[in-house]
Amino acid sequence: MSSMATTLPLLEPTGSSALAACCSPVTGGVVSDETATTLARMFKALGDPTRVKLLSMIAAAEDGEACICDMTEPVGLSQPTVSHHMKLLVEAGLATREQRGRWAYYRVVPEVLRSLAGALAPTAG
Amino acid sequence: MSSMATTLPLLEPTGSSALAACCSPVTGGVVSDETATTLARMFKALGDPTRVKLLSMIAAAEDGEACICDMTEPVGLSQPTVSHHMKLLVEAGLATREQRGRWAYYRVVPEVLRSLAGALAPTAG
DNA sequence: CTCGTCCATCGACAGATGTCAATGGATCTG
DNA sequence: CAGATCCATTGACATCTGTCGATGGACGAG
Repeated sequence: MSSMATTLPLLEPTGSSALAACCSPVTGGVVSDETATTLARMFKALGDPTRVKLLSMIAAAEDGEACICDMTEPVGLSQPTVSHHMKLLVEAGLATREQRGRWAYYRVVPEVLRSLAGALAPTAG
Repeated sequence: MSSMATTLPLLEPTGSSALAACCSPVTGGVVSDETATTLARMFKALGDPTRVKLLSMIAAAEDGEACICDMTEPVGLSQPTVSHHMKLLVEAGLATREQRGRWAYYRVVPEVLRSLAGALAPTAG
């Protein structure tokens, strides 16, 4: 119970699952196994260049959304592969999927990105 | 060249390599291939529960440092495995290693963590 | 109804990853 | 010097991961 960690407090899932901790940066002890697993799952989703690029493309898109057909060509990969990457991002909670007509529109989830950022740096500034 | 991305600007390696971009959050277009690769490499290092825990343990330690022998028991893995994980964290630039006598002391690199956080959220709050 | 478009799933496969036991190099202690 | 401790590297192995081509479902246009 020293007092204060130098950095990287990492968020604490105050409630139960997921990252409901956008505001309770624990500031102290070692992260729990459950939290480590949750964080790792999300970071792993970001651990591929293609997915980083996909996410940034969506965020930079006109209305903050994009369909698969808009992304295959820019990343230079097959449609199934892009679908696969997007599925991982959605499962990790970093993006959402909405089917509209023939198209599937994907969006980023800013709150989750912020929580993740908060887990890396106390106030990030 | 719309104007401004809704979120997730992701940092831009202003200079050449690594993340020298703690202050130029691009705010605009899609991240470059190089940047995506750089970011992904670091996120990938965080994409394992054990490494997240190791990092948080080091950050929470007395003097902000820890040796392998302090970490093997808490994470419940063999010494070679912990060494392996720490090597990955160091290679990713998230931690540093310093040999003192028989012990190897590891520390986190706050600036890198902050840059990474900044890549996820503009001002993180 | 029929055709074309958008997309997810399946099956396959090479390569990366996490883990361990065994080994050996450094470095303190006696 | 001899023994013990801390740690990295090696070799091995099962599993996960990224990628593709092929397939089929859902939807819109004619």
